[in-house]
Amino acid sequence: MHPLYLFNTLTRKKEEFSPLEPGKVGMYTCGPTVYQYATIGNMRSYVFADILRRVLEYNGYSVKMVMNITDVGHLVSDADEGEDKMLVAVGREKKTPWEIAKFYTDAFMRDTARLNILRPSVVCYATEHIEEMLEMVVDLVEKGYGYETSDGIYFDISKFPSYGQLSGIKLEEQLAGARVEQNPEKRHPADFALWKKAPKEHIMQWPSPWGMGYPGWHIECSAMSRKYLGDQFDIHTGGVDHIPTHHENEIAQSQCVTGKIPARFWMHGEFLLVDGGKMSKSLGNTYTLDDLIARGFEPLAFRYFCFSAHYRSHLNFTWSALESAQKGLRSLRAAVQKAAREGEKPGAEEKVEAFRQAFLEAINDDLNMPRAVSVLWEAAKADLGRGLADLAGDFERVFALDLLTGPAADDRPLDISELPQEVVEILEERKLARQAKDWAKADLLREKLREMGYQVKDLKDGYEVTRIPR
RNA sequence: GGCGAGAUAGCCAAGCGGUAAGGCAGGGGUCUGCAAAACCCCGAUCCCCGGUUCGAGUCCGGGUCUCGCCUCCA
Repeated sequence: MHPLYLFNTLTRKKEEFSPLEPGKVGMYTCGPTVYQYATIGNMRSYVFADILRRVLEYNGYSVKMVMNITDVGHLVSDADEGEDKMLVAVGREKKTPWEIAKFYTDAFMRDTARLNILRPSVVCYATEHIEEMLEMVVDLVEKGYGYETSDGIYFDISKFPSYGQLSGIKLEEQLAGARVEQNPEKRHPADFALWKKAPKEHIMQWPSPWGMGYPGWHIECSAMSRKYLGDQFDIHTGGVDHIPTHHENEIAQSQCVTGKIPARFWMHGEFLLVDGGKMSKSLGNTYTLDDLIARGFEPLAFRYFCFSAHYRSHLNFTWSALESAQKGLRSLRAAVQKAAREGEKPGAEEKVEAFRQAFLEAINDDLNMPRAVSVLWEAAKADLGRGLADLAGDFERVFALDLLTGPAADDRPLDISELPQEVVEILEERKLARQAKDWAKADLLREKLREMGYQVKDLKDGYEVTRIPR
């Protein structure tokens, strides 16, 4: 057996994982804010969370995975100059915030499904948990951690001395280059809103002890993780950008209510870069899964691409890198699917077991997917016969790349009946040309077929045709 | 200004003290009328300078460069 090691942001080192309750794992994943299409950068993050969940399950744990959908919040911008994304969406699409949220939630679910990301055990919506959030806010205020200003209820950071434990940031040092504080009523610049009072025109608002309003941006995760996973659970995941503010605030709120840091392990996925630089919604250099599909790539090629770097490393997205992933995935499938048609290979069992161990060691070493993938590649070249297909089937519980069923490099030859009449005619014409040794004409016709999307392979007598991938 | 990550073959990248995984691209070969596909073979001493060690991409110190976060963002 290989124990499972996971990197914990809280302690900054790899720790051997063991759950609070034997055999069971509770994990919470910070989900999307649904006001526009998710980017492939977002998707990398959810692929990471999915891998974590699958590796836990591969290790025999029963996993309860909870993910939030932020369908409220930040409707009115905090910064005077910042634009209000949800309002922009409302204006742009002539829909209500609820319709916008529904639309992009559906889009998100579709994208994750296309990436073979398993649906979390619980998907919870912020708007359906306003009560739970208010309970926490009230509790915090009663305990003296919150205070009221003219525009909302704020968390008093000075009452929580351990603030910053996750990111290692000292508040005093943060102030120098930080954004100019806009709200003079706050006692400390880093104090954050628990609840905001809503102006009349604000679309989404709910009653509270302080009048109509809406929740702050961090309270939903504290409230919902507590509701579904309890005061303390095993793992909390998110993107690295969540470390300094969102997760610090979440810990502060939760710990002040329950006395416990909500999760024991905090895990964060690094950013996806584009052409060596930052991808961000505000820079506009983002791609969606649909953009990749429009260029002819499979969604799963992106999933495979995500495996090329460790989750705590930057991964640089370029079209040629994706191209390389697409090709690699297809030929890996070709090897696996070919093996599935073969018989048992005497003596392969031992090797198969060794590869299985190497795989387990890789994934249990803080989810080292690049290494896990290379294990399968080595297995693919080890002459295992059917054993390779069995092995791949086992690894698929984590990879989920449709290795046994997805389109492969050596796609099966097409039958005449599957081809358009025009193509058949050209094929026959070319066959005659070849018999007549009219190579120039044969080559010309082959090129013509290629342009139509078909690859001809000449056999001793006759030919086979395959569809050119993409 | 503060915090952090990283620099490994053309590209994407593993490696965590014992003489550099894997993929893509490229080159050579078998096969083919030529191709395609498949299969076989081929490539780096690891940003620079010191140090520790029998031995260092791998640890320590100092540089140089790149990137991220500190502001909604995975």
